[in-house]
Amino acid sequence: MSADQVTDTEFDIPLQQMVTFRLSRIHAKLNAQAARILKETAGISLSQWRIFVMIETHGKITPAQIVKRTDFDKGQVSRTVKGMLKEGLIVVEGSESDQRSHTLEFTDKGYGLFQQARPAMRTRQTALLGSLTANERQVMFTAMDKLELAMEQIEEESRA
Amino acid sequence: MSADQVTDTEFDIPLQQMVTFRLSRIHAKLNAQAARILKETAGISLSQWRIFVMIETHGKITPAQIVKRTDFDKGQVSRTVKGMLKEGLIVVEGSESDQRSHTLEFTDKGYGLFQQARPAMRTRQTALLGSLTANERQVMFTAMDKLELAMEQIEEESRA
DNA sequence: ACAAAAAAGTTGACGGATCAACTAAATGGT
DNA sequence: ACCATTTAGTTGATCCGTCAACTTTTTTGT
Repeated sequence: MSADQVTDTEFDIPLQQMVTFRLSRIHAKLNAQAARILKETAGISLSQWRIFVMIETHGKITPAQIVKRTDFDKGQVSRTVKGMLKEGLIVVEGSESDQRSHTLEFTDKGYGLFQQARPAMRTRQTALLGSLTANERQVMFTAMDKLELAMEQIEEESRA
Repeated sequence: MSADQVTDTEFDIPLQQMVTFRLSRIHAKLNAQAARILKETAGISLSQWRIFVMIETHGKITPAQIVKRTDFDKGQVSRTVKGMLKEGLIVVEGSESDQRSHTLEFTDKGYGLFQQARPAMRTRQTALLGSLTANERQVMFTAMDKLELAMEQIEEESRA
C-alpha cells in the first residue's frame, strides 16, 4: 500500500520528482511541438488554436463558457480573443440577454486557418494516441483522473 | 489498431486535445500546488527547489550537468542559480579543469530551507503516487516513455 | 600547433500562465 | 423594489519557459 517503495531505487531522477517532473517535461515538449506545428501550418498560436477548437466544438460559445469548460485563465482568454479579433480570425456577436457577454464565431479567414492546421494536428494526435495500447490509454486517463482528485484532497487537507 | 475510434464519442473535450490538453491541465495544477507549498514552507520557488534536488542527488553538480539530466533550459538554470547565489542559498566553486564552469553546493541556509520544505513535498508526492495502484503507476510511466518516443518520431518525420 | 567546431554560461526578448484589482451588468434575498 | 452578491470581461504586474545571440573556454581534426 505504501507508495514509498515504488521507485526508491534512485537512478537519475529522485523519488520526489518522478511524477511531477516527468509530466512537466512531457507537457513542455508537447506544447513546444504543437506550437511549432501551428505556427508552420497556419501561423497561429496554441492559445488561438484552443479557442478555435472550443468554437468548433460548441459553436457560438462565450469566453465565460470556455473558461468553465477548460479551466483556462479568464484573463488569458480575454487577451487571446482580443488578439484574434484584431487579426480578423473571429467575430463577436453581443448577446441580447446579457449585455456583458458576447459569443464568438469564426470568420472565413479564421476558419480557413483552422482547417489548414487541422490535418497536421490530427495526424500528430493520432500518432501520439497510436503509440499507446488501448489498455495504456485507458489506464493513463484514469490515472490522470485520480491524480487530479488526489491533488484536490491535498489542497483540502492543507487548508484544514 | 487505428487510434481514431478511441474517443470519437466527443463529450466535453474534443479528440484533438485529449492527451495534450489533459496533461497540460494536470501539469498546471501540479505546478501551482508545488509552488504554493514551497513558498509557504520555505519561501523558495519551484525552480530553486529543482536545483536543490539536483544538488542533493548528485552533489557538487554543474549547471551544464543539470541541463543534461533534466532538459531544463540553460538560460533559466543560469538565472535561477544567479538568484540563489544572491539569496545565499548556494555557493559556487570554480572548477580547475574548466574555467568556464563551476560546481554548485548548498550553503547552510540553503540546506536548511531545503530540509524545511521536504516533509510537505514528500507527503504530497506520497499522496499523489499513493492515489494510484501499482499497476496504474507502472503503466503510466511506460505510457509516458512511449509518448516521448512518439513525439521524437513525429519530429523526425516532419523534418524529412 | 592551430583553426574550426563544440560546449558552458550569460543575457535579452517574447509569449504564456497566474493573480489580483477593477468596471459593469445581472441575480437573488428580503 | 433595493441592496448585496455574483458573474462577465478587461487590464496590469509578475513569473516562468523558450529561443536566439553572444562571449569565453575547451576540444578536435589535420
